[in-house]
Amino acid sequence: MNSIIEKLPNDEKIYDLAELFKNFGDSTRVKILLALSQQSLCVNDITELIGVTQSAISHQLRILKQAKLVKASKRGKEVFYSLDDSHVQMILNVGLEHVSE
Amino acid sequence: MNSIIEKLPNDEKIYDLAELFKNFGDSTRVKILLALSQQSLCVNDITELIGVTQSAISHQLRILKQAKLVKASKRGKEVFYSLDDSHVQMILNVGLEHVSE
DNA sequence: AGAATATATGAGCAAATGTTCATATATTAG
DNA sequence: CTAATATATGAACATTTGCTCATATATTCT
Repeated sequence: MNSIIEKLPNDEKIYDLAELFKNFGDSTRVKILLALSQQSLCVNDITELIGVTQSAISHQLRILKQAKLVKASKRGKEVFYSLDDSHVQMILNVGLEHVSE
Repeated sequence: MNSIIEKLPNDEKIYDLAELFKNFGDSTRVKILLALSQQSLCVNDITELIGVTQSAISHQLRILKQAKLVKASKRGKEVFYSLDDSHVQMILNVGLEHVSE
């Protein structure tokens, strides 16, 4: 029993881990990430692709950006978003494997 | 743009994917899963390990069981839980890699 | 059978979440 | 400078979530 505790990551890391997965725990955000895993897109493209308000997309993009899962770069009036980390793709893939059964 | 839509998983799969990750998006559940990734444990063990009510643990275990992430087996009055799927471990590992930076 | 132990479940509640609406802030075009 | 376009942000709201408390349901022991 105590040996289990010793092998567990510390509380902060566990909290971070949960926070990380929380980002993948919403359809809208997953859809955004899956789309960006194909190519970078501006907010408007994403909005049309997903079918909720542009406002909703911006809110979700902010969350994903704060989590360092996506990054933004401005070109003129448009802001292009892309995945910020190779782990994102890996996490999506492992998850997709699981649900494809 | 349309080529992106074609390559996206269908809505049901995306929904399932988000539902899957939702299970990993809570500290209590992640802690349970990390503990079970070391060895199977009965409810009481898990309760002591984690430090919330036994009731809370049971509630979370039910969620994890419904999601087929853990399975239960009864021995006497105790119920032992263990991971139900090798993907669980993989998902935890990829996540841990990400937060360990 | 009755007490003790282990687990599950339902109700109630506070906190967190995701969305829309309205509006603010760039940036470019005329 | 003004209008138009693209994105961001804040407030408000309904829904979902995770917890505790109280209690129900096994199972074992005497």
